[in-house]
Amino acid sequence: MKHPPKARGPRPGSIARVEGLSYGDLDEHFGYVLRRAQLAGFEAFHRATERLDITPARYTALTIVGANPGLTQSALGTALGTARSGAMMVVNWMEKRGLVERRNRPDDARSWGLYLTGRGETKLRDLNRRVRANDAAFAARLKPRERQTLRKLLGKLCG
Amino acid sequence: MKHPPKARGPRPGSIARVEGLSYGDLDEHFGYVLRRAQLAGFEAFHRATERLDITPARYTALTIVGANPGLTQSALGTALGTARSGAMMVVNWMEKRGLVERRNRPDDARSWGLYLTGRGETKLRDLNRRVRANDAAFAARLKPRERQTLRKLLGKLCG
DNA sequence: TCTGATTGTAATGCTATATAACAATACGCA
DNA sequence: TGCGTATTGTTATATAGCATTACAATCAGA
Repeated sequence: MKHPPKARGPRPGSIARVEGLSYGDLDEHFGYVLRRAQLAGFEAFHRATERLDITPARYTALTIVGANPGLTQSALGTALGTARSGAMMVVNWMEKRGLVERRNRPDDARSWGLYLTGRGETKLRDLNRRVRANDAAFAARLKPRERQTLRKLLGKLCG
Repeated sequence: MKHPPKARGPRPGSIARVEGLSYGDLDEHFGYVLRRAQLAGFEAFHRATERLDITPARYTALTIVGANPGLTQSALGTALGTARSGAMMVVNWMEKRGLVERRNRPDDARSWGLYLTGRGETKLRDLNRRVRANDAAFAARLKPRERQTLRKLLGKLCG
């Protein structure tokens, strides 16, 4: 599958608006509004995990391995939407810190089975706590009911 | 201001979910859900502008210049959230295609004033049409009322 | 058994960005 | 007025996060 263009991370920008500048009808476009919100989300995540050397992708990887013990690196790659080489780098990172271990698979000698270590589970729980707390702060502008609605609509949007 | 980490484009992944895989409680986190939605938005934008050599950032730049005639490159940079050098490259790109022109400013010889050319305005109108049409397709899963709600909540989220 | 596909890995390349340095110009203050 | 400092556009360089390619080992199917 051909991937969409680039547009990597916090590229199109920080979120802060420039006062006294007109943004045309950018706010009418879903893509733009979603992008802004997502960047705010990245910054929130960054604040929540400061100095922990974690990234959204790493956090996602940790979660998915935790939820699917014995997962293959390739499978992790497709779950993350990256090539196998990318998955390998994340796994290397996690293994180096003792969060994940690669075990041989009895049925297929080509691939590893990925498992969270005890340390990895602890780490994941800690991260979850932080992210959850930060989500609350991040979405503080919304009433509980609105947050629920927002999550529901976003879920519906990308099927 | 220190920028958050990297996390360029389609990092945490394409959108397609892997069947039979558990995603833990990723869906509870705003950051993740927003990211997924935003990636879907990127893909939609990509489809809407296929073969036009446009990117979200370029489209945003074009819009902002159009909405703020005489804008400075630095101002455009901060509006886009990039460094001046980044703004320059976008402007170079736009100028090369005759969409934007740099005019001298009477009050400040250091900076240019950016203006859409006639061609630029036409281009922008065309892009707007495409993006708007595609937004409709993109958000087709939502009822009109829901789209409106979503846009409102997202706007509220990043204030 | 032979052919083709899949897996992890390593080496390399690419792209969009930041960063740093520079010259020209503007601004503030004595 | 003059001088130090800040800002602007520009260029060159660095960097991060990927993809791409190539490879050997292994598996699966005819």
